[in-house]
Formats: sequence, C-alpha cells, structure tokens
Amino acid sequence: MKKKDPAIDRLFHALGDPTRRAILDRLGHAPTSATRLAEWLGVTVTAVGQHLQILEDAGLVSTEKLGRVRTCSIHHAGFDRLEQWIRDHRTSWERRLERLADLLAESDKD
Amino acid sequence: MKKKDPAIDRLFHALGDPTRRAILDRLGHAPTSATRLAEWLGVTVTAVGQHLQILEDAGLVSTEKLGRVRTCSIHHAGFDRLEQWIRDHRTSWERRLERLADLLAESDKD
DNA sequence: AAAATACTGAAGTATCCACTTGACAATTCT
DNA sequence: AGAATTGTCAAGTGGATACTTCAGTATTTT
Repeated sequence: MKKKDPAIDRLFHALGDPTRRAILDRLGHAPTSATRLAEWLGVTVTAVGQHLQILEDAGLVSTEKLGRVRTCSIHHAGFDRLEQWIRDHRTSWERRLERLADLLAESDKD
Repeated sequence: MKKKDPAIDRLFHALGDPTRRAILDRLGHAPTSATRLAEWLGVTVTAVGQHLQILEDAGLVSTEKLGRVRTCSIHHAGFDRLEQWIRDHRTSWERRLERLADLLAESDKD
C-alpha cells in the first residue's frame, strides 16, 4: 500500500509546523540571517537552526554561510514539488468525477 | 508576528501525516467506507476514524453516514485553499525576484 | 430475537518533535 | 590580543499525536 516518497514526506512535515511557515513568510519578503529570524520569532537561534535544517531538506529554503552569518532565502524546488502533488491529486479526483458524470448520463438512458 | 490562520494550520497538519495522505490517495481513486480503509491501511477502525475527523476538519474529505456505514470521499475546499496558499507565496517571492532584477539592472548603470 | 457488522467514545501508551540549556567553534570588531 | 557576535553540537524535557484496547451503540442480517 505504501508507495513511500521520502521527499514528499519531508515536504509536508516541514510545512506542517506554523513556525516554519512563518519563516517562509518572512523569507518570501526578504532573505535574512538565523539570528534575525530567532529574534523575530521569539525563540532561540538553536531552534531556528533546527527548523532551517528541516526546511532545507524539504527544498523550501536554501542557506549560505558567509563568514559567521548564515543567510537564508526561499528555494523554488519545494514549492514546485508541492504544486505538482496537488496537480496529480486534483486530476485524480477530477477524472473520478468525470466517470461519475458518465455513469449518470448512462443511467439517464434507462 | 503570528497572523494565525487556523484553517491553514489544520490543513497542513492534516497533510503532514503519511497515513492521512495515503487515505487521500485512496479516496482520490474512489469513495470508501472507514472499515475498508482500515483493512487496507492495516490499522484499527478507531485510528481511521480519528484521521477522518482531522481530514474533514481540514476540508480535504467529506463523509456521510448512511445506515451504519460512513462513506468518505475527497472534498475540494482543502485542495483549493492549499493551491491558493501556494499562489500567494509564489507571487510573494516572485515579486521579490523582480525587485532584485530591477536592482541589478539599476546597479549596471553605475 | 439473536448474531454479525460498522462505527463511536474514553482512556492509556509509546513515540515523536519543538524547544530549551549549556558548552563550544569560528568570525568580526575594537 | 581580547571581547563581542553568530552559529553549531549534544543532551534533556514537556507536550502533542498516532496508535492501541476495551466497552458501548446503532444498524443490518439470518
């Protein structure tokens, strides 16, 4: 039953947390450092680091360390994958609705 | 900082679990009863009931009880909201990229 | 009416996960 | 060089959560 897709797992798990979505909101506006994110969110830098790891693994954020400061920005890949997932599932039930419509049309003939 | 949106919270939380996404996969193919889902997933009917509650609250699934059997099917609202969320965030960072491009073009003039 | 089916509700458990603290490493500032 | 800044690592804690079992209700079947 389980066609396990670790990438999708990581993606949805990453998006499942409000704090991480808040980070995405912020980064969508402009790239920032981990410390700034921490101050803004009201949590420790350590916590932010952990979130960033997860977001990066999910392909939603990319980070680069210059000197001692790690700058984070939005990354496309994750959003693309998410959009693809929706498209797949949407077409899935849309096809089902079509079949249903066909069946109804069929039964009208009786 | 927190512009809390409970609907989005519920939505992403619902999608964050692999079992619940498996349920969506299955329902995308065809509507089913709770018991069938439980057999297919290899968990208790109780567990399925709990998942269904969450999926329903998120607007991803709708259920209807006829007699003693509860039939579940995909519901559009959740997917629509999800798609809207992506659109919002995509335009957000796309606008940023435009500004960045403008800045680069600007600095070329120096 | 009795037995089987399909689900619901309460309560417990075990695991996961977001967050912390405290110690450390690396870089920049004075 | 010394102090401040920025981030990383290891380990621990509390609360959420995905399950379970057990007991019960409503519906269908025989």
